[in-house]
Amino acid sequence: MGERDARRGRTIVTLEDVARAAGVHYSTVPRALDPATVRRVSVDTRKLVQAVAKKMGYQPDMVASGLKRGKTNTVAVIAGDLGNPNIAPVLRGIAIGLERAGLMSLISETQDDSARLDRILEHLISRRVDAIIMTAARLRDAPTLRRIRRQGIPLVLAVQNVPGIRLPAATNDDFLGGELAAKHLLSLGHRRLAQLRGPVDIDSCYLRAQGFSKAVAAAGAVEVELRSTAPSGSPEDGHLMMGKLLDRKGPRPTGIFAHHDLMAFGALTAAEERGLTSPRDLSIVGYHNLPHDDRIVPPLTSIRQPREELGRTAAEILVAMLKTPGRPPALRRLAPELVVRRSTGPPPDIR
Amino acid sequence: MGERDARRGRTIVTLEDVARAAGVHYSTVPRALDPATVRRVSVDTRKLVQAVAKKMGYQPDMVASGLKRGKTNTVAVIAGDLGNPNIAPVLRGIAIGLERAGLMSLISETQDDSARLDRILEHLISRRVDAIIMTAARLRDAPTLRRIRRQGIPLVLAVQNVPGIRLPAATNDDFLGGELAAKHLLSLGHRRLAQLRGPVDIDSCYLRAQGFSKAVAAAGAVEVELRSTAPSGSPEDGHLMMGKLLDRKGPRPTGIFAHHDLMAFGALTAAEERGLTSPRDLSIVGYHNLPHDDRIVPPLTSIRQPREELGRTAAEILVAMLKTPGRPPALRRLAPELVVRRSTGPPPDIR
DNA sequence: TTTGATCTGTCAAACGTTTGGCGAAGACCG
DNA sequence: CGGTCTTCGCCAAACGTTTGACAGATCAAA
Repeated sequence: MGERDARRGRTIVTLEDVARAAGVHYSTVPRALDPATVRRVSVDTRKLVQAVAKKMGYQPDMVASGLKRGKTNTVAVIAGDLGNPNIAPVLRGIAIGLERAGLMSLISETQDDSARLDRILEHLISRRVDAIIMTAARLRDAPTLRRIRRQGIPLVLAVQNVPGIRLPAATNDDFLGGELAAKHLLSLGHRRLAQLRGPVDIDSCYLRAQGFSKAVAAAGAVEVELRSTAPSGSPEDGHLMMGKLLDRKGPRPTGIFAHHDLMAFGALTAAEERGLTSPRDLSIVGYHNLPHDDRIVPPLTSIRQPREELGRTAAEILVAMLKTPGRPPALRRLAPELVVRRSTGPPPDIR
Repeated sequence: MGERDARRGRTIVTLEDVARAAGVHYSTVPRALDPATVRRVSVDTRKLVQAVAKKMGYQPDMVASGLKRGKTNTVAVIAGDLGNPNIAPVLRGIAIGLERAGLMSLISETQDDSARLDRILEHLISRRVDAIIMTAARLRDAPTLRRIRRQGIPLVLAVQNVPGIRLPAATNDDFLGGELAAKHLLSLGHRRLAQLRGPVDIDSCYLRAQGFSKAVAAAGAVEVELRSTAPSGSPEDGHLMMGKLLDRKGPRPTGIFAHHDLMAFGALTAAEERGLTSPRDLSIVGYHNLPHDDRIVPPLTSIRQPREELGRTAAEILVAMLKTPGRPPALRRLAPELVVRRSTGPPPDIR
């Protein structure tokens, strides 16, 4: 039982092995095993074949099947940086959503490197993945995304949308997120607000900024604008930007919205260095609700995205596309939530 | 140029398309493109074919190639939990190491669920991956690992070794790590030490404990033993265990070694709750050097593993196995390093 | 008993690539 | 100029699966 594959010394059981052992023609085997075509074969044969296949440990060769059927039941999931703690739950959600449809996710990491992204895509396409889910796409990736779509490969964005190019996407509602941050600070009584913006080539940050500014303006409060040069969203950025904000002349803002928790961490450090403590002297709201938010001092008020659900939603959109192609691209925005901790409070009294 | 694949509406260029366009036989094309066989074809033809292939955007179909050659140039990388911040650099190291050998890594996540692991493996084998790298294997996975090996699929462990089953592995030298922790505390003057052990079904934790205990005994110091019930390595575990340790009668230990930074975090909280502060009243050493170690109060002394190098090493072992099969399994232990921060210092004076 | 319908199982042709072997053509040598 | 050797393109047979077409058998109805 089982042929010895000379090339790699691996034990492989083929259709023919099973057929021979069961005493049927080899084309009967797949029909007996696939529930969709099982009606073509009599109950007796089916049971026999199934038993023999199981006993011999037959596993259909997806490579051969993929060649014949032109699909591999595999979906490529592309992540920018697996070290980002936000990404794991999203990947998990995607995996769960895909598994329900009998698809498997094949994860790869671009390390936020466009050249690597291109290499990976080439590899994946040549491996004939059925579709691609791209998490954390940057604006600059738009040409690449367009190219994929032109090749006719179903593509869904997760977490980050890329505007201008009409692609199906599952994202967090960042505009709402910005509003939530602003309204929370405003409701505490803050009247001078500012934001530490994230990378400009990320659509989410643009939307957060919009949502925040709009809510501030609607309340008739003041937003202190901060010119910044290409932030990357790191703690160092937050430190630098907060420093600039505090060192400028004029009354300082008391309510800060950082587009990323990591920036908020850096910002807190910058404030401490100037003898200011949170939440007494200033309140700060982060974004992403990182697992460590409640372990720092003070625990950080932040905004939580439904991460696993985002992944699941992206998978669902994709599965629907595969089932009925040619529908208009779905864009689903899931609502984030404010998580209040200790880094926000009423503003200091103005003397 | 390019056939329209009816099944999926995808533009696919085959060997035959290229051959037709270049006016050569279709079997000449792969020879002209593969550097290994390029000598079989004249310079002119080669250049022509290469130019045409490039212009038409020909990408060899790895599925067909895989079927014919019996290998897919793909290595499955299995991770337990992608949310674990330790794992990302390891995966990156693996990817880099594999890429050098022209292999691609296909990452999947078991979510620390044995049933899921089995399902994933079945899928991967049926997809004919060339080899498997398993990170974070548990002792309980031994039967599964044996089964894979029996099937003749090259298998390398990374990060976690599974003793008893002789498999190639790249791990951190945990015994040395335990020693480092002990020697650091001893050199500060601590004479009563204790450890908060990690999960018992992880070999690393066993080795850490051994290394620590041996160094403590060698120095003639006292190790306070702590019975604990199946810890998982979480902050809650650390909190609980530290609580037990501090609430017991008799002189309390002043130097603590937690097998995981997360446990150390919990342990610090437990100490604070009892009015003890670190490093004044007690010193604590963690393990893993998490990115947040220097953001907590006090910044945590910890032990750093060469994570990316671990991944690269695992990939190198695997590549060597694929090149020359049938060699005895390599086991490489990389040395960890002590990172001293603020959570360790001299013990309080004994009154 | 004949006719047609239905059910089972077999056959064979793909899917796109790889690769050993064959033979034609040209190069080189005596 | 004949013989030998090399070079280079072509041929065809796989790899393991899927699947439309078909043939033989069984059965019911007339």
